[in-house]
Amino acid sequence: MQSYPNSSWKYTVPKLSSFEERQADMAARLKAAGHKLTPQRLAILKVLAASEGHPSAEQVHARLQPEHPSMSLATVYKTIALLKQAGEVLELQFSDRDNRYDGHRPDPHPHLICTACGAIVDPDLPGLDNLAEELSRRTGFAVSSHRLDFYGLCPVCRAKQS
Amino acid sequence: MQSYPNSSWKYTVPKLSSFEERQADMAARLKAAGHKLTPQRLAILKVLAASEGHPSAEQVHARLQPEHPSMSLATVYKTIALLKQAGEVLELQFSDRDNRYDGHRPDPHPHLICTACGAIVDPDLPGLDNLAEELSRRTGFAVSSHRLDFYGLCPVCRAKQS
DNA sequence: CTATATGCAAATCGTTTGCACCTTA
DNA sequence: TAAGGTGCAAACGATTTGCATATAG
Repeated sequence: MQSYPNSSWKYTVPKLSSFEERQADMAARLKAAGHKLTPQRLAILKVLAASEGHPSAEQVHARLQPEHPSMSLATVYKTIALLKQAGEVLELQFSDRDNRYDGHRPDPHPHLICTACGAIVDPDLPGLDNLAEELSRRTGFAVSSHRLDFYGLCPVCRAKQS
Repeated sequence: MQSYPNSSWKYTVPKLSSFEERQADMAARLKAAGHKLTPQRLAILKVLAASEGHPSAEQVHARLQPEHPSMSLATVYKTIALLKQAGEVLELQFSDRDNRYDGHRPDPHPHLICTACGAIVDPDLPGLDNLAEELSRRTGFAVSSHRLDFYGLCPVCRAKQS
């Protein structure tokens, strides 16, 4: 459960594994794929497992500065690349700003994106996978994933505007 | 109407204005916004009005080489920027490849994207705007647009794989 | 004529890569 | 100790920008 300041809006995320469980899962997956578990990687996994605010690579890096002052941004990108290969992180690509990452829910799911402040949240909106199946049947495409973003002003930025 | 080679798949796009009408609309919009209608711009509008294959800026440029050998890629980007401002072109952003543009249907609508060859088509899939409205009501976001992409292998690339 | 557009080349910026030095297992 | 990881700096590539010249209205 999570809520916006200055707003009565609340939304729930489906009951999923805890952050700790997610981090452990991701670590196990990397190890299984033959990768080493360094302190840097574990720290990056921890941030991505929480994915609070759907951070960019730079935000992950910034968040770890206190604990790991010498960690380089390249290491963050390299770790994210491994996780992408393993299907353990969802990447939201943008061409006009940093990509954003969700390691807590790596399966495709809808996002609400504030066009003013860049906030990204997970709304509760079930029943989309059916759409993908239907499309596969109708079009001959072998649909394997999807992306659904809604763009608009979040309650906070809405208030600021008026 | 349009179809893939080596495939019985067909899809239809909603009945819309013809390419010529779209081009004229876009030109009128630019003029109304105080911009000049140069031969380069008109040529770019023509390609975007058709939007066959949802071209990238580079593809638009390449397609116009024969007629306008001296046209620069920067001019294509600048014209697209004007059209984006005017809401006359839909931009599909990607961070790992060129952005793609649709000037024929500038309103948000679903896309089917082949992860192998990059083909982009418009499937017929009505009833999504309701979703956006519902989300607005539920979340407090002022949802103004959306993006829905389905990723998979198109029939042609599917055949090549097996 | 004058504001605006074009074309070129340089700048931007997120991301990736090469490589010498470290670390995990 | 060997395979793989880290950090740095340079390279990349799509897009944007500055500016001198050209052109639409």
